[in-house]
Amino acid sequence: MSDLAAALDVVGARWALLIVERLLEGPQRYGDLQRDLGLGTNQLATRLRELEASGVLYRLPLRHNTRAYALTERGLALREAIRALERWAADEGPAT
Amino acid sequence: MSDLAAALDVVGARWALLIVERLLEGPQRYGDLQRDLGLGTNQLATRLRELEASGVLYRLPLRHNTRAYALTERGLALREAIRALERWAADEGPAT
DNA sequence: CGCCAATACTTCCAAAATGAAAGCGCCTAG
DNA sequence: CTAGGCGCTTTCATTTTGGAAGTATTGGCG
Repeated sequence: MSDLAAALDVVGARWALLIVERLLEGPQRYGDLQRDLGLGTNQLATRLRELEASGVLYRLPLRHNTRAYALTERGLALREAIRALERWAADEGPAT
Repeated sequence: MSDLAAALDVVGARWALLIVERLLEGPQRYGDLQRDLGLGTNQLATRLRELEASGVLYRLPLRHNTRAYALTERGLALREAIRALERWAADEGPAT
């Protein structure tokens, strides 16, 4: 399996990179992620479980019965890839 | 919609980036892509249609009833993002 | 303590995407 | 004019995605 295929196995699922992008701005709570991203709560739960299992993020307990989700080092390392995709998408409007 | 979401709209579908990665090595024919990537022929056809429609690749007629698929400039510009993802996936084995 | 609201999920079901297999049309070599 | 390679399309089962509603835990408040 190529490196690219391995990467997509972890963050290739729908919403996965968008969740990571949001967490690049700092830890977020479940409800905030759901409202900001606009995905179904079941899918958010599934993605968070998968991303936690693959070491991209971790649960950070807060007071009350709330917790936040934060990126691990491995998750933070996705910043470059995300920026590259953003730059690619932004490189279209002006010249075309 | 964020830039990242826009990028994923185009290359976020399953197999899309893997097809582009393969084409970074040069134009490929339908059958070669299918055998090398190991995806179903219907999905390859669908992805190629979508990627052509979004200006990532184009059909290059060859003799016989064969054609090749090649990246446009926009498709070639994905190289950086793909490399970033590959680097991310490769940055795990040694230290962890 | 009993009730209420907030938060974090889980469950259920329909719709859409994915995957494997088989079929179709075109072309060209024999 | 038949046979085989090539580029798809079609069909159908399985998986994934999406939306809505339900459950569980916690803490605040009277």
